[in-house]
Amino acid sequence: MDPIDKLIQHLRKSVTITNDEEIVVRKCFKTKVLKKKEMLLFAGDTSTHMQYIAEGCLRCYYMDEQAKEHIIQFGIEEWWVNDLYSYLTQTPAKQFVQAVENSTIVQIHKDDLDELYDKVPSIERFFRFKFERAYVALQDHTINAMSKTAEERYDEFRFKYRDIEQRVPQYMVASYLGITPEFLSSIRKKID
Amino acid sequence: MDPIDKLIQHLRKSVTITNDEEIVVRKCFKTKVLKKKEMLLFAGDTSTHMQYIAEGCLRCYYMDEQAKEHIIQFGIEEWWVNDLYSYLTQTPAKQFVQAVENSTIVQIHKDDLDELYDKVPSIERFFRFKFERAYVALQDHTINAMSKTAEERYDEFRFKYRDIEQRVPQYMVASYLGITPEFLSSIRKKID
DNA sequence: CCTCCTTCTTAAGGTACATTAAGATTTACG
DNA sequence: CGTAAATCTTAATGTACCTTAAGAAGGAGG
Repeated sequence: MDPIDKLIQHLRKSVTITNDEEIVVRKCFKTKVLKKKEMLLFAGDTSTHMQYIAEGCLRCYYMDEQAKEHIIQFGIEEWWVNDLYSYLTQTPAKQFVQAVENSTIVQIHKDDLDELYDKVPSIERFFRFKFERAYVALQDHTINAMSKTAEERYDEFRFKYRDIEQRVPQYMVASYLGITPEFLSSIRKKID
Repeated sequence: MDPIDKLIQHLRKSVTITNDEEIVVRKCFKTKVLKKKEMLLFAGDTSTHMQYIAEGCLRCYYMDEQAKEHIIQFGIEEWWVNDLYSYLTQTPAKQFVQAVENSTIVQIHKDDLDELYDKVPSIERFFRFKFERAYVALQDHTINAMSKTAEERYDEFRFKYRDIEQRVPQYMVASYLGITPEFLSSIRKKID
């Protein structure tokens, strides 16, 4: 299925878009193909686009002072990925965004989106919803990280993101859970 | 200064509001006075209002299975406090919201705000900004919690929220930092 | 089919933080 | 002003998770 058709369908699940508006919206978005391991955003650069995953799997991560990667978010089909922080504040990104599999995304430039907010009010509403839900998901993640043990978090991850677990290497799961691969390995051993 | 005047001034820092719109907006907000320790929201209830702090200090926290409190956010004058999660999803709150000092807040009911989004587009924009920034602040907090030691987080807290540190007891700071009061005490000893 | 590179596991030793318990200090209020 | 409640500190012991290092297993390209 055409990536942009997919996007339009996705938007219409949350808000109403007339056929005239659809034409305006379509013009603003561009398709982009990414190879496995290709970078979509480097830390230090400023994020200029919002992007919707039509196909594939990406990850957002940042590196701490000891050059260790910490994964903040995975994204698969129908998710939006970005360093929202950088995009929203227009400051240099702290995160990298990288394709974990060959992927196809649909992008809109911030300038175009800001104009589109004025032209198509449903789009402003859609992104208000989007940021609300991003907040909710992040808060869930934060509370979990603060109050649960690594084992509990792993159980929950497997329950909630069964489909993602199948598609990414274990050391990335460990990184997302905030533990070392060694410790994840020992948790898995304990569970059997 | 009148709490609602203060709110209008606050809104005008981010968006443009005509005098006609101001009248509509004013009608939707109500002032509420809280005594120290008074609860604004209980976990289990669903959050029905957005609230702006005109005066005072509040905290949002949740309780884990062992009935321990974890503070997620403080709020002082000109901040908005809420269990956004509950408000946005209209599900029972996981957080409590409580006054740390005698406080005055300005509230709007969700039904009124949803109507106001249609009547005054600047308000929809204001809250899009609000949720964007809420996301950004939460992500900052999350990255800090994941990648820094308690001592580093404490230093940063003192630097960033000097005014809050003066106004809340130390065990609440510990709770916000995700450590025990005993451990915070030992950090403070080390610093002198 | 072999080799290299990526990923996963095991185990020993270490550290940041929690827990418990007690006492010291400050604050609130009758 | 005095007493109780709230808050802060000290110190001993305990544990979840990290670090390092090595080797095993799996996968992909030549």
